[in-house]
Amino acid sequence: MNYDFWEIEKKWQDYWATHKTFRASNLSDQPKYYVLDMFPYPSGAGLHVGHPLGYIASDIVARYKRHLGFNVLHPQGYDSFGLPAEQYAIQTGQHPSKTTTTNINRYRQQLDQMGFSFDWDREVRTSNPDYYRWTQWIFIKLFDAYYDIDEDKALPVSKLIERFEKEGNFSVNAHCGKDTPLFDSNQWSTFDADEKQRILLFYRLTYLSETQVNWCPALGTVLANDEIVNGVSERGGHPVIKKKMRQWSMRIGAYANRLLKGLEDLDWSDSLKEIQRNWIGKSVGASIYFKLEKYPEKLEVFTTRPDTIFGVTYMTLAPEHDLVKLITTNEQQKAVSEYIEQISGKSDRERQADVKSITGVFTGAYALHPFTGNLIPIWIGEYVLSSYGTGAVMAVPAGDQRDFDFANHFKLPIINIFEGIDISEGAFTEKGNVKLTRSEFLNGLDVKTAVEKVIVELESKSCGKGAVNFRLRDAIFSRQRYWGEPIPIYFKGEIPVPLRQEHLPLKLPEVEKYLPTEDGKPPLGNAKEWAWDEMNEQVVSIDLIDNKSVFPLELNTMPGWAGSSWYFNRYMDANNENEWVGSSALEYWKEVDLYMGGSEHATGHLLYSRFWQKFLFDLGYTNKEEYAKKLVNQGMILGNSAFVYRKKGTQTFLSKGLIKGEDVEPIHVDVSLVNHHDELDVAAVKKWQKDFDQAEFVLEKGKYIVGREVEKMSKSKYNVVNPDAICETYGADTLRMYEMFLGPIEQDKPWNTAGISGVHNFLKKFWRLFYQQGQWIVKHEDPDAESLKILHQTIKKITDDIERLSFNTCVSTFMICINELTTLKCSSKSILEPILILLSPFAPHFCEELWQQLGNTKSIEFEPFPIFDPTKVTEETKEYPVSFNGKMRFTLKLSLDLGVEQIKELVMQEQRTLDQIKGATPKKIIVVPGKIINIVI
RNA sequence: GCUCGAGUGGUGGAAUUGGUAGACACGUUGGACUUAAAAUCCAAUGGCCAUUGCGGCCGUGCGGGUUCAAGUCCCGCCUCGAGUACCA
Repeated sequence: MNYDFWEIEKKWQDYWATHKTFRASNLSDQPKYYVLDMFPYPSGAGLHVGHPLGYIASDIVARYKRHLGFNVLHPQGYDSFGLPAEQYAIQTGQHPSKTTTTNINRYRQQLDQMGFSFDWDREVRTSNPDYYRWTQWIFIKLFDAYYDIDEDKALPVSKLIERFEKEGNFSVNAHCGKDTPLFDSNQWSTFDADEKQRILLFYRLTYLSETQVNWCPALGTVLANDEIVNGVSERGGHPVIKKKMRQWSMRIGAYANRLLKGLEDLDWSDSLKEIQRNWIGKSVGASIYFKLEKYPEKLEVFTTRPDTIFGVTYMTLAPEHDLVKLITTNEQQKAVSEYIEQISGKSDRERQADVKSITGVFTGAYALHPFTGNLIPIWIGEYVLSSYGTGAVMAVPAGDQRDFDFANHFKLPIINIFEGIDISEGAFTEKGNVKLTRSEFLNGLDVKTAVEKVIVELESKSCGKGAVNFRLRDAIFSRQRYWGEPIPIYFKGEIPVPLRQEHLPLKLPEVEKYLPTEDGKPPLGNAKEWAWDEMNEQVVSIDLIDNKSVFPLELNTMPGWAGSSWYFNRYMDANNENEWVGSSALEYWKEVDLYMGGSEHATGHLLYSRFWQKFLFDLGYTNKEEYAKKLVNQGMILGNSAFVYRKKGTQTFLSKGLIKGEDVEPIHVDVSLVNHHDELDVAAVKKWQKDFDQAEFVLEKGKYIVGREVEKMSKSKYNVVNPDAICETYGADTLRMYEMFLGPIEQDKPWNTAGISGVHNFLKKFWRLFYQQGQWIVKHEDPDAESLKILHQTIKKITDDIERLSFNTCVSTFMICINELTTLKCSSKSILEPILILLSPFAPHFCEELWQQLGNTKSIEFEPFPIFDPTKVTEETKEYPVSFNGKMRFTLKLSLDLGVEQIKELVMQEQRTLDQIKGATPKKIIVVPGKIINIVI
């Protein structure tokens, strides 16, 4: 019986499925281990070889931990709400749920064929009402909460109301909208119910407000900041413009500080933590309130350099700043409105494209300097962003390059406040080793001292205070889409009212069309049954809306990240119908021990999910403030695209070696039409696409050689390699081991099938240790010392390498082990069995089969992992040269398995030791096997 | 621009705390078995010199430094990749 992987893999996949081998119990005395993959969005294209990379790695860890006696939770599911299914629905009229189900089935089939040890009884789908019911429940919890700055946590809104009734909101220190009115307890009691609700909306963690949003006309929806890359939409690459809309937002900004601090204790990669830190973008400085010359309003700015206050020569407002309208003088009215007109016509991309050109206009108004009382002209400038800080800056040309450029461009004055520094060529932006001048009470101080002093002064004059500012913006939560979670809210006039928990899930209604309505409402505006009957507590027809007992439901849906922000908790108790997660399940599983996934989610999913977890923690629904202790980012597997070269304007294609000096354009061809010597199958190309029908291929040395380039795997680049084909040719175990062998798990790497035969040969070679010339040859004989040594070296290396997730070196270790055992013709059962256990996380089907062939009846999965015995790898006593600080002194006969202390002892006993060494204690003894002992003194 | 990471044979990569650089695999070359092929096995494979022998010298992007010892640590460059981008 040869290594028939096809038969074997099918057999064991069936076995695992029918025996539910990988079902995890919530009631167990064993220690728990939770290994999680980022669940996939089931796209129509299916999985390519890049997707399983992380799944294979996490599966190895899951299986390894089972061998160690852990009760392992290793679940999988689908992030099944999303844009592609919806766009397919728009084109074909097919309900997105149908497309989604089809795709999920295909994904499941592909996942199964790779032999993953998932507990499928815990599968979740974010588009399943049993699941999104709890997503909606969390939304309502957020709606019912506010962030109390004094307690530094979220609290129920009922607590806030109590305080308003007692003391109004003067002393309430909470995150809220910037236009929140102030009132005392008496005023609060005079407000009617609607007014109270309007005020509470300023405080809620999920709130409705009129905000500048990123509107993508092509997708017909709003996008969050992390969904925009280089000024265009992440999906589809469509342009994005700014627009004011009334939208649901999530007050993630309230958690900025905790999200930042929480990173410190996480075992995540430094680069990923750095990305999150940058995204949160904490700046420490001061808020300064400038009085206006002619109005009672104050102009608030944020600055990281309050010490440069005496260098302020003008102010700049963002074109969208609220004060612009008020303060612009009649003379400047025309110029200002023309300027704003011109700016608002630009898309984000255009704005980004020309950051170098300096634009701006004078408002005609003046502010007063808080210390000198001098008049400071107020300008509008495009370089000031409305979305950062207060949307206004105090301009210090001497200390900021942009202010400097702006001042020069518009001939505004520049005051040099740095002693002995030449600023004729540019601003001085360094913070160290400089003293201030022309700065009254700050003269002669360095930056740090001046900052402290000026803040004290500002506070004493109540025209400023020390302040911290974050780049992180509140997250827009509304999407004008069909295929997402409905927001469980109905409207009494302007006032949003949440559904109660017992009315959830609020199921997605049926619609005829998935496009926005003709009057520009989101797709849910097409639904006929989409109104809430308050009396009968049910969804009813929109025709019944009377705004007395039947009210319209919210038409927006939730964004893609809603469902993925808490799914890791749901896996702990996936089938619970009464709670989001049962408390005993939470108590047992606690948090994710290892989370595996791509770093592309650094500023999206991985930030939002931490935010929700912290919120749920605040309200006591979970006792873990961070849900993923350790996170590993698997690298991306890139495609190795193939190109043919067409002579411009012809149907002639030149082989790669012939293109020099020719005017050619490279065209992608399907990588499956090229062999691994880069030779193109010309006949196949002609059949592949009509365009190549009449093409003429110019060969070199009788062959057409393609060009190669490493790119992201994508359908449109014809460089996608499908795992199904690999499984068919080499088997899943080979694929698993090969993907691990390609390189370090965290590294990006191009897919290249060339080396796969090495791994496949390894499995065949291992098989031959058991089976040769038509018979099984494993014997129950005592192992020889040499084989035992190899076994124990292997155990040591594999254990260490799995622990540090170095799977590529594991594969090498197995290869060395089997090569050596083959040389020794080792066929001892007591050697081969432990090796099978070591290997089984990598090649599970293969190992199960041989395990069974050795006469075992139970699955190999829960066999205890072999234990390393150092006595089995003992070196013989040999003659070793001994050197001190690199200089050879004498030779010594000893065994290297002696401890360092014992070697020390022997060395010190030596008579030949030189005077300088006598009595000295060696700092370090370096033993290089077979070569030398070096003693550092 | 700023922040972070990386640079090792023809290729992917190994070297865990500063201690035999290039493990393992691919590829290439030669050989065995075979009528032949496939499959399998063996040998060589960083560069230069010597190759009748031992061997010798150089070598981890570049230039310095610390150390008995540097791919690894320090300083200064170069190149590539990622994140971010008028962040006040």
